[in-house]
Amino acid sequence: MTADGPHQLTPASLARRQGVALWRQIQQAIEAEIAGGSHKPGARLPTEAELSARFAVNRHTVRRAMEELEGRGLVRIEQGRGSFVAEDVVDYRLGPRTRFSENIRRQNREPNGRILRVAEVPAEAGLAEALGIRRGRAVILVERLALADGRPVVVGTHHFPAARFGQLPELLAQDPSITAALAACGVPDYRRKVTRITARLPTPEEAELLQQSRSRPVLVTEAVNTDPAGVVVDVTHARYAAGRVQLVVES
Amino acid sequence: MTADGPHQLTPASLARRQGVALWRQIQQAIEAEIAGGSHKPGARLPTEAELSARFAVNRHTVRRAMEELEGRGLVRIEQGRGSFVAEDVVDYRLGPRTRFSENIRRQNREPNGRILRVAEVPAEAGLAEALGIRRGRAVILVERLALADGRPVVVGTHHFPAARFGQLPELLAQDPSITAALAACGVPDYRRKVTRITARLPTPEEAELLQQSRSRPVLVTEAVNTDPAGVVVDVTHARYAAGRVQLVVES
DNA sequence: GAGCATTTGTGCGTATGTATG
DNA sequence: ACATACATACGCACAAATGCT
Repeated sequence: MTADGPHQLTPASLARRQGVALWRQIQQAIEAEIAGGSHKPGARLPTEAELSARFAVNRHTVRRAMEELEGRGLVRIEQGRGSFVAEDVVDYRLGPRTRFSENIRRQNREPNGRILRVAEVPAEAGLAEALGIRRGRAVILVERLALADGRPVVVGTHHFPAARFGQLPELLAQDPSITAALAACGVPDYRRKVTRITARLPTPEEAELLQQSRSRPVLVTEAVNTDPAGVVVDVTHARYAAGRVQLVVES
Repeated sequence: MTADGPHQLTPASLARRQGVALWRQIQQAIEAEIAGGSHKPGARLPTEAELSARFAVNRHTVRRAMEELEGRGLVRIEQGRGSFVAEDVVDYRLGPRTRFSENIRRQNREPNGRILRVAEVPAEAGLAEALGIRRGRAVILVERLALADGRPVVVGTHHFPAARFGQLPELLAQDPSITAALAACGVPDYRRKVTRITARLPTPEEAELLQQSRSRPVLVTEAVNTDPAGVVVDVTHARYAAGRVQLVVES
């Protein structure tokens, strides 16, 4: 038994045929090693082949364990590169005056935005009601990817009534800040009324945009913003990379 | 080609070797059928064997697709029984006066609680700081499963300073309501200060308690409650079944 | 309760595709 | 071009949970 590396904490001691799946025992072993500091945040983990040799199981079995760890947010798997221990998360404050840039700068990180898509579409039933317009009326749809220190944090889809915000597309083409564009449309301030929060696994597009694994959940929020007079300005559907943000609600 | 059931919408037309994984094409096909109403909420889906025959792929490939759908919250898979289309969700309001029972009753559902564990443990660093006590001081730990209409919704782990709430264990043994027990300890009212929200896949224990699949995310909240004088009453760590609740924040 | 069929869960072996460096 | 490492897919076998007889 000669130690040939730093990963020989448990050479091979799985309980077979005892009610606990092998992949789960492996997942627990690796999880314990991460928690115990054997693998530091950002560090590269052994390859699947190495792990399957170490635990004396098929590579599929190791993969099942790694997928679980990835979904739980402990590791990040990258095709062709390897698997890595997960790193830190950013706090994202939800409140009546939620603004992405302020929020990120408060964390001493550099905010950044990229408009992915701008389109004019007819309002379907639910959206029309939320916006207080008639069904089928034109809506400006803006899809935007927001980043902190260059890393994607959230994809937001905004819906503005076209009647009032028809100039938005041109404004956003010049400056990707939504707050600035709204100000130019005569809405210098707005407040968030309600936010609904759920979680689910991402669609492939979301995973791609957020540069996040498909097995890592996204936090999904549905929010309604109003102007000072109480008139609905927009309805936003945002998807946050759960591995990189933590939503903070203050009462 | 004789139709022998209601599931022959796409007999077998997958694009092999074209960049899109087979399991993903299958997932999309089933997702479209659910969205289109071919499979109604709660209805049983074809078995894996049937689907693998229909799409002319291996059962593993179908399973991969179904796991994705389960994680996305569209279906629910039960060993030995089959797979089912997912059903409705409950709104759960987060605010300064968050109370589980009120919250659930507002939705015309019957709230219910079950104390899983009560213990006295020493406070580790982070917890001690949040509670405003010294590290190592005794803390009453209460773990509780809360249900709506008999279905598990959230597992909460509460931490109270033992010095002030030493009688909690006995009180909870009689009535599982935490609000009532606190009132008996001289805290008739309390408010939630901050709530941190994240999402991740559940641990096996959480999945078991919430009667939820391991591939369905849980919404995780960390909250701090204070009494009217501003003194911290407890720190709560709650895990919500993302498939059954939606958190609602009002500003 | 025992026995059995059905259905999902786990695991192996193998082969090939695709991204990275 | 090449080696490495993760991703997809097939086929087989058996385990475990469920429901029915």
